[in-house]
Amino acid sequence: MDFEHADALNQAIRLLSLRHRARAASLLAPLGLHTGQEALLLQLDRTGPMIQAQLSEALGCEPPSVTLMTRKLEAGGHIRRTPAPSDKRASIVELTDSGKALADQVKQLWCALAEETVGGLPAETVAELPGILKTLTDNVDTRRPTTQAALARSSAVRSPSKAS
Amino acid sequence: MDFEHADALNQAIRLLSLRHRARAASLLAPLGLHTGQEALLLQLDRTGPMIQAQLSEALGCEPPSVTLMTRKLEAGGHIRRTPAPSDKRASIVELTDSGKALADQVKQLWCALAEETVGGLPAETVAELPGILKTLTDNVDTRRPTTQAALARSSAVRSPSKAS
DNA sequence: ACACATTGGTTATGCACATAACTATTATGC
DNA sequence: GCATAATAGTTATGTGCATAACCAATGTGT
Repeated sequence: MDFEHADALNQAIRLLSLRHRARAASLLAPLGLHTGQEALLLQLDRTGPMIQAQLSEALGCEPPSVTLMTRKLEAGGHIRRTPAPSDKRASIVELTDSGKALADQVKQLWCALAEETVGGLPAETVAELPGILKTLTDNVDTRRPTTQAALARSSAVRSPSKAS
Repeated sequence: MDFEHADALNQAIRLLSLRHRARAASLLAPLGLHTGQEALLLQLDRTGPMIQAQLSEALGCEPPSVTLMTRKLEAGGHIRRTPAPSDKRASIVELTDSGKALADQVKQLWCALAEETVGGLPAETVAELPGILKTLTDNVDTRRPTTQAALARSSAVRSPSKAS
């Protein structure tokens, strides 16, 4: 791939990151949330109580980041951290009632943001977009085991003619 | 759009941002660069000397960010800042020889990263990816005038005009 | 039983990003 | 001319993210 195309792609990803994050920030600010915190709330809403190590894995960020984010959300009264009875090292993180209510509000915003984001794109493209983005993510993911495994068990990607 | 799809999309964008940035960081680290700095070097390489306000616009980040990044790159000897003769407020930023050499190395990495990123995707998808990502970006861009332009060229992949 | 690696979590520190408040210069009103 | 707005840049501060170093609890070998 020549530099022109490579640059166009890398720059497009970089700018999308910046702008999508900025837009999310402006939507979340009225709720008193910063970007990243919404992901934690939504994760707990999806799966119920988790320990921080699981959150770190699910959110795709490192344990120290989870420590700080949970601390702030706890200070805001949106989550609760209780020591795990079976493992004294771990602390169980769960949503408070306030956190659940907040998560519901975030869900609303999230739908609006998604619609705004894909505005003007054909439905067909919108449908395959999450799968494409996931492929890109797995391709550059240094946290997960290998890229091949991800492709193999990914139901959203429909191009199995790849086995280099 | 229901929450399931919205969440899949927003989360995909969030994770792509994190992983692509992390991968870029691991590639740039050997050069002594942090992510974001490479964008500044490439921009100067593309367009020649610029003042910081222009860099801020081109990079899509705010003036204070440019101040800090230029300061660090200047400390590293990769760029030079000279006061503009015509406007005593502005300072002209340009690549040093060291910076030019570094930009060339970044270009190599950038090609490798782009290829790695789109691995396993059909060429057709790869071709229209930059255009799609740009549309997404424009849709959520709060810096630029409006999102009307994005709607107009909904299916357009190539964007010859810089839309400045 | 006990040394040792592994795991869960925190603290310290650094970077890119943001906004808000500020200075210094330039442009524009009258 | 001179007051005022607009612009270029910096400083202060706060956030999410990262890595490195560290502590405490749990597992595992022999």
